[in-house]
Amino acid sequence: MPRTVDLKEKIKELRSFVRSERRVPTYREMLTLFGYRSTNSVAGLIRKLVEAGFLLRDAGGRLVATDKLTGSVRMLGFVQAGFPSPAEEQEADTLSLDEYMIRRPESTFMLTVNGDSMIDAGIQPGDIVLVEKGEAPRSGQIVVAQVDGDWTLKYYVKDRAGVRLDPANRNYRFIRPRQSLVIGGIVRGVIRRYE
Amino acid sequence: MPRTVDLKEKIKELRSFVRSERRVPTYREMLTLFGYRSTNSVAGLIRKLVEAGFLLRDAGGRLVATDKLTGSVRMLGFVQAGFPSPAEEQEADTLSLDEYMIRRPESTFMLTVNGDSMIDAGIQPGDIVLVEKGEAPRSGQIVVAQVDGDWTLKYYVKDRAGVRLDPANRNYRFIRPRQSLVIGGIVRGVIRRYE
DNA sequence: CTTGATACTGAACAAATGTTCAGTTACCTA
DNA sequence: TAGGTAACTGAACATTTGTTCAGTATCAAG
Repeated sequence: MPRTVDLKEKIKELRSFVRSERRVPTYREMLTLFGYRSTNSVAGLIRKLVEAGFLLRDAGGRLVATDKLTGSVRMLGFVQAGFPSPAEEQEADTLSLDEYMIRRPESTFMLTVNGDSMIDAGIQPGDIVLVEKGEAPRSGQIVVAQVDGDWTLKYYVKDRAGVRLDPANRNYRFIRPRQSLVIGGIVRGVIRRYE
Repeated sequence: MPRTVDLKEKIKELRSFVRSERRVPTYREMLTLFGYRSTNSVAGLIRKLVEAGFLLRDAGGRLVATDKLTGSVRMLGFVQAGFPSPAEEQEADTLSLDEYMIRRPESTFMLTVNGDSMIDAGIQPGDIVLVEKGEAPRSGQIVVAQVDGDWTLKYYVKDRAGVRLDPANRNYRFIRPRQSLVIGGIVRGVIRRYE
C-alpha cells in the first residue's frame, strides 16, 4: 500500500482559515496554509476533502465549505455519558446553530420574552424565542398570539369550545379569545445566553 | 438632488444569493442578480453596500458578507411590544445564532441534557447546553462537573465549607464533593428545538 | 529488494476575476 | 425648465484564478 496523507491537521488549518476569513481559501493560499509547493498538490487534497464532506462543489464548480467544516459547535453526547476526551474533541464534527435551529430563515424571527406565563415550559423572562410565521398552529404548540388586542406567548389548544390559550404557570388562567385571535407565529425554538 | 438607488431590494436579492450559495457573488453574477449591464454599476453598488455594513473587505481586498447580511434570524423586540409589520421585517437586520451564542468556538461543545435536576432553572431533559471549557467557574454559574465519578449539571456555589453543587429542583439535595471534583466546563447557553 | 500506488513538484495555460476609464442617462431640486 | 449630481453603460486591462500536464519522490506490502 502507498502512503496516505493525514487529513486531520489539514482540516484543522482549513477550519481555522474559513472561520476567520469567512470564505474558502484560494489554491495559492492553501499552498502556504498546508505547506505545499504545487497547486496540484492542493487540487489533490481538495478532492479528498470533497470526498470526506468538508467541502463541496456548487453547480458552477466553485468550492463551498460545509457545516461539517464551518459549524461553530462540536456535537457531543449526553451529560451523564461523561465529558469528551481531547481525542474525541478533534474527531467530532461541527454543527451550525443556525442550520440546526432555523428551517426557514425568511420567515423566522427572534423575540425576547417578558413575563413568566410560560415558565413551567422552561421559557423564562429574558429568553429568546425563535418564531416562524406562516403555518397554522397545531394543538399543543406554543404560539405568539394577539388575543383581543394583547400580544402573548401561550400554548395553542383546540377543544370542543373552540380555541384556548394555555399558560404554563399555575398562577395564571387560560384565555379564550372573545373578539379576535391573531396568530403571529409558532415557537420553533428557545435560546438562552448566560451572562 | 440627483436620483438615489433603492438598496433594500438589492440587499434582499443579495441575501438570498449568499444564503443559498454560501458565498458572495462575483461581479458578473451580480450583473444578472441586480439587473445591471455594466460591472462598473456593480462596483458602485458594492461601495454602497460596504458603507452600509452589509459587505466588508478583508485585508486582501476581497468581499466578505457580514452577519448583517448573512445571519439567519431577524432580531426584533419584545413579545408584548407586538408583532412586526411586514415593513419592519424588511428593515430588521439579521443575526447569526452562532455569533450570538458562541464566543469561543474552539472550546465550546454541545451536550444533550438528561435528568430534571435543573428544571427550575429552565433547563429541561432533551435541551442542549452550550458548554465552554477552560475557564474557572464563578459562584452561581451552571457547570458540567464530575463529582466523585459521576457527571452532572448543577449550579457551582462556593461557601464557607468549600464548593457545593446545587440542583435547581426541590426534590433533589445539593452535593458536596467528597473525593474529587472535575469541572468539565461552564454552561454559556441553552437551546431547545420544538418538534 | 522490488513493485505499485499515491503524494507531490514545477511549469504552463485558458478562463474568469475585480478594477478603471471616458462617456451617457436619469432624476431631483431650485 | 434648466442644472447638477449620481446612476449607469460599454469596453478595455492587468491579475488572479483553477486546472492540467509530465515527471519525481515517498512509502507500504509482498
